[in-house]
Formats: sequence, structure tokens, C-alpha cells
Amino acid sequence: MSGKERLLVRGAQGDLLRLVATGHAESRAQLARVSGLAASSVSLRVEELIDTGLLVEEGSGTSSGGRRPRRLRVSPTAGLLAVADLGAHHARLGLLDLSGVPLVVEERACDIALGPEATLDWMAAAFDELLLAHGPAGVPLRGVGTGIPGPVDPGSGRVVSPSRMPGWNNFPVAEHLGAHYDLPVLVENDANLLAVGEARSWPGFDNLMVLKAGSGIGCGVIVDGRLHRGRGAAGDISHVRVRTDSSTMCSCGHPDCLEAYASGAALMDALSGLGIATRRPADVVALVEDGVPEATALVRNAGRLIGEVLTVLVNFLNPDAIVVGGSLSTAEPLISSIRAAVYERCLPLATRDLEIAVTRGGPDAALLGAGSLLLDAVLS
Amino acid sequence: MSGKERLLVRGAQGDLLRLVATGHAESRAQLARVSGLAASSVSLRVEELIDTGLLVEEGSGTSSGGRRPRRLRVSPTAGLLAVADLGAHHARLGLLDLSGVPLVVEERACDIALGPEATLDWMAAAFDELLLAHGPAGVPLRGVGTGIPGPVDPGSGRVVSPSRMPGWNNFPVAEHLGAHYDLPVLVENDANLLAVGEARSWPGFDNLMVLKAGSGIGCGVIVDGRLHRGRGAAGDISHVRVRTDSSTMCSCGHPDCLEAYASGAALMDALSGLGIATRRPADVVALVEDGVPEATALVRNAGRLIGEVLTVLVNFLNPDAIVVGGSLSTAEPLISSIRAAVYERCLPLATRDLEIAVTRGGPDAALLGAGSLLLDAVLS
DNA sequence: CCATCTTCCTTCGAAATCGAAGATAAAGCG
DNA sequence: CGCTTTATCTTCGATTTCGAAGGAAGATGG
Repeated sequence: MSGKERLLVRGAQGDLLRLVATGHAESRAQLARVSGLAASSVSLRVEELIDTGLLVEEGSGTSSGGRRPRRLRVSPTAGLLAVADLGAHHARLGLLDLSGVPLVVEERACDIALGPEATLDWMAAAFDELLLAHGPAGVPLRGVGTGIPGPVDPGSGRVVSPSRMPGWNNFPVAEHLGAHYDLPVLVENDANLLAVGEARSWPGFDNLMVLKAGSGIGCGVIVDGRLHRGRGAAGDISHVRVRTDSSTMCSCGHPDCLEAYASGAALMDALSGLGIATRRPADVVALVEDGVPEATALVRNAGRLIGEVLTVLVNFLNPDAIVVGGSLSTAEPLISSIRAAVYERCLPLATRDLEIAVTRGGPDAALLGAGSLLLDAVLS
Repeated sequence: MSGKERLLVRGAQGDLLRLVATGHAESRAQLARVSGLAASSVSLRVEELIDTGLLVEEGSGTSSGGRRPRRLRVSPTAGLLAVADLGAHHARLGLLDLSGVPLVVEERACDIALGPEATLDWMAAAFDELLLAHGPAGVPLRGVGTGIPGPVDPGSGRVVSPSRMPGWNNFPVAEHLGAHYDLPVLVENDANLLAVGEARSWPGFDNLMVLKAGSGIGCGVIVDGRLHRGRGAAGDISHVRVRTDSSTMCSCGHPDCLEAYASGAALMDALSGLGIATRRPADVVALVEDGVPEATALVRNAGRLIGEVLTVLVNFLNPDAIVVGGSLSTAEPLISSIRAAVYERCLPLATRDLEIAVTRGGPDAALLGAGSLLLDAVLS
């Protein structure tokens, strides 16, 4: 399993390959339009990429009134990406080709509380298994990436003061993974990956807020089509103070954080206080679907609180859409109460074209996001 | 006063001229570094620009250990920009050269309540006067721009549902100005202009929130060095619900908006309820400086409320700095209580490198911002 | 004062890019 | 079916950009 040869695509070639890989273009003419290069230059570079074996011509697309475009695809033999989305108790792992299409995706149980070394070595072993079982012979691994359920410093690839990851604080995840693989390595917050993955399913929506409502509450922000990281902590909404009657202390030391009322973990706590046992946030959704009133009321309240926080952000960022993902996102009352709160309280100007919807990208969206970001690192 | 000849700078020339004009570079070597072009190409294009009379060489800069750079400047005869910042009762008007340096700035009384036609015609007349009095002979006008104290649709240059501009709703400001001048026209929200202007004074700070605390509360957002508009309404924080004991109705129809407690207008109202008369937000600042306890308490409360709103946005956007401008910004208790609220409640991760400071750009920052944005329109 | 270093700027042949014109392939239509 | 229209892709000479090498001008340090 070598894969040590770096992909050598410099300048315009890289840009074009990236555009095809990310699905922004699939013909020479489209490449010319999207990239801004002259059609003749595009033809030249594409010819080279085909000669190198990185691109392939694959049939023809549908005509729009003239000659049919010759469809371009990234070659299936160009390389593989190994990506993961690490959760508290489960991880999704997959292999993607360079255009981000999954060859195989698996969900496996794990436990991040075992600490970073154990977890990352487990992940590397899982990648090796996947490659052995599903990696086509001769196709090199080009990059490795993973999502982390906590803040990640974009420069160093370290985990920074995560709230539910004992032993991980300040651990150099990227460096550790880089020791296994002499390849580009991506480490990114899970909600950010989800946001990037979702963005692919929302063409024309350049400003997105992607909420990840699972056992925690995360949010990824797409501004102008690109992931907004700020100094690394951007997108955090879980420790915003909410308006409530009661007063609950959050683990961060402040009272009445959103997370303490509206996260999956908080809902499970509240249910267990009512004598209803749940083991995962998805169980809460199941209770709601079964019409258990306590669960529905709690979820509805969570949606209202999340919605009220979002009003501030919608007025401020004025996005094109709010996309709700995560394991709680399938609970219908959550979305509808978020919608109600946002539409009631936001400026009409900010909501007149605002969409509030659930995930379009499917369960692998975060993995696709990892693939998308990795591609940037892989294509020099 | 013709000025009808359009500035013809295509491609790389335009980029280079823009970089010099915006102060991002002032020598060929710096241009090469900043623009990413090869040094040789820069030399060629700069030579052309000098031949055209758009750039001039002006002395030499300070050495950094080697040969001194030959300093480049936009020629004073290259053109003028006429810019304004329209407020409710006053407007600042100025003429800038193409590098954004003011030739003359004046503040004049006006009244936007007279409606858009009257106000804009008054503005055009004022521009003509300024040009006559201070415009060097033979230097053509290249663009016209103005800030508006209300939301502006970026595409059409229309004012959209402003809260304190009777008669302006949906008025096509850009079109109306364009009828006077056959030139690029810029119409933009005043807080956004302030943000762009301030950004010039904060090199290295790519993500900024610029608060304009005057009789209203506005906010301009710089993401990745560029103004973030969203769908045109981005940056609005005035109608966020705040946590208070009492309950006040805002003009927008919702209770307890930030604006109803923390804007200059709200402070003036509250003071007049206490029997203290003020005519402008600046009078409130004067009262604070004179140590009038009622004024200080009100301003401090306003700062706390603004700060609490900012906590949400700081966690979410994770900016490099919060810059406070507007006529209230000189009130020391305002800044300190904003600081206190933000540092107390935000995530340490978000505040560890966060600066909270008052305007660096001076009173003409918004005009400079208008110049900066206009330049993009002027340089094809 | 002179050698050496650093930075700035220019020269010039090689390479990449452009743009206009034409070749190719299909849809639409009488 | 041939004709026009539309869109895609290629060819080729002109233009632009690059990069390596070198010259110019000043800093540094013996």
C-alpha cells in the first residue's frame, strides 16, 4: 500500500481538476465558464490531465440546444481519500474517490473517552482494513481526514478545549495522524465538515448556517461559498444564554446555556428525570414519533430556544438558508418550532428569502465535506 | 466639468492600480508580493500605468536592509471621487482622489425626512459646489457614492424598509444618482461603509465587526477582508431581543429590541423622561463626561445590553476585533461595559485574541470606505 | 574604504494564456 | 431532408506572464 507519490498538478491543471472533482463543472465548456480561463487553454490542460490519467472522458452529457458536451470525470484510478466522522460513541468511516464519491462507508462503535492515541490508532487500523477490503489494486491513497466533535485549531490541527472529550485537550491530532500517513491530513470540527458537505447539495446558496443537533449542538458557517473558521472557534452557539424561567448551570460554568436545554444530552437528562430512559438522541426522536407527549414538549421547547438564538444570527448574517442536520433533525417538531421562532422574530428583510430545511446531503454529508476539504490539500 | 471618459484599465493593470490605490502596496516589489504576479510582469504593467498618467513615482521609501523601494502613488490628476455619508440631520461630504485621500471634507446640515428626491438633489448640488471650489482643473470625476442610514439592496441600489427614513422605502437611490452622473454609482448602508473604512486601519485583521453606535445601532461585518452583505440586510443587530426587567415596545412591533434600550435615540428619550434635554447623541456623551450620573448609568446599561448581544455573535463569528464607532463611541463607559459583558460571557477560545476597541479610522472612516468600494466599481 | 549582504528593479528567452476563426456535432424547423 | 441556430471543442498566431539571471542602490561590518 504505497501511495507515497504526491499528486503533481500545478497551477491551472489543479484548478481544473478541482472544479471537476467538486462537481462544479463536467465539460470543457463549463470549465471555461467557471474557471474564467479561455476555452482554448482549458482544452489544452484537460488534454494533459487525460494523458496523465487523472481525468477521463465518459460519454456525453445532455445537449442544451447545440452540440453535446463530452462529459469529464476524475479517473477512478486517480486516488482514494480515507475519511472519518468521529462521534462520542460511533464513527462513520469511508473511502472516497477523488471526486468525493464514496466507495464504501461503514459505521463502527468506538469510544473517544479512551483518549486520542487509542482512538486515532483504532481509526488508522480501520482505514487499513477498509483499504484492504475495498481499495482497488494500484489506486493510491492520497489523503486522510477526520471530523472531531470539538473545536479544532485550523493551523495546527490540534483539539482545543473540547467539552466532552476527556484527555484530548491540546492533542495534536493532525500531527499524530500524519505520523501514520505521509500524506495530506485534514482535521476539522464535525459541524464544519457537515456544513461543507451540505453546501454541495445547495448550489446557488452561498451563505449557509448548518446546524448539527445531536447529543451536542454545533453549527458550521458557509460564507460566500467557503467555510468560515474565524480563529478556529467560529460557529459555536451552544454556550449562548437563553431566556428561560428556571436556571440551570452549564458545564462551562455559566448559567442557562443553550446546550443545557436544547442539546440531545440535555433532552435525555430531562427525560430520565421524568422516568423515561433513553440511550441515544435518536431514541428521543423515536419517542416523539411514537407520540410520547413529554418528549414532544421537550423537543418543541428545544426548537424554540434554538430558534430564538438563530434569530440573532439570521439578522446578523442574513444567510440564504438554515440547514438542520444531526440525529435530532428528523424530529418534525424541532424543525417546525425553529421555523416558528425565526419567522416570528426576525426582520422580514432577513427572512423573505430564507429557507429553513433539513439536511439534503444524507447521512454521509460530513464525510463528503471532509473529502471536499481534503481535495484542496491534495491538489497542490 | 466633463469626466465622461471612462477609465480604461483592463486586467492586471486594474488590479495593480487598485492595490496601490487601496494602500495595499506602494512599490513594485510589494505589488509583486501582494498581487502574486511575477516581479517582471509588475514592472511592465507599472511602466504602462505611469505612461498613461495614472501612477506616478514619488521619491523613495525606507530601506529594509537593501535598496530603497521607489514609492508609487496614484496620480493626483487621475480622477476624483465624490462621496457622502448621509445621516438623519447631517451629512458628511467629501472629494477623494483615486487613492482615497480626502481633498476636502465638509459636514452640512440636511434632513432626510424631506424625502429622497429633495435630499439627493441637494447632495448633487453640494457635490457640484465642492467640485467647483476644490476640484483641480482638468481632473475628471470618476465615481459618486453615498452611505444611507438604512438597509440597501446591493443589487439594485434601492433603500429597503428603512426604519427612520420616511418616504424612502424602495426608492431607487443608485438609479436616481445615476441620472445626474454618467459614472459608476455606489449606494451602501452607512455602517457597512464605516466597516470598510475601518478595515483599512486594521491591517492583518481579516474578520471584523464594526459597530456604529449613533442615534441608531448598526453593524458592518468584514469576513475574510471583504464586506459581508448577505442578501443585503447583514449586520443588523438593532432588533435583537434583549434580557430586561421592563418591557418596551419597539417601532418594529416586537418587544424589547436592543434599539429600544441602547440606541442614541433611546438614551435621549430616557434622559428626557428624567427631565434632561438633549438634542443629539453627542450631547449624551457630553453629559457622561460631565459626570451626570443618570447619563452614565444609562450609557453603562446600553453597553451591557450591546455586549450581551455581541457575545452571541462573537462566539458564532469568532472575529479578530470588535470596533466601536459612531457618535456614542467616545463615551468611555460604553466601551468598558461592552468589554465586560463580552469577556465575561463569551467562550475563552473566542476571546483569547479578541480586541475590542474604538474607531481608528477617524471621523472620515465612512467616506474612506465609500471611496474604497467605489474604486472597485471605477477600475473596470 | 571596500567587500558582502539584502532588497529592489529590469532584461530577455521560455512557457502559458488569450482570442478570433473555424471545425464538429447536435437540436429545431419548414 | 437540408437549412439555420446553438453549443462544444480545436487550431494557431498574438499577447501576456513567468522565472532565472543580472544590474542598481543602499545597509552592514570589518
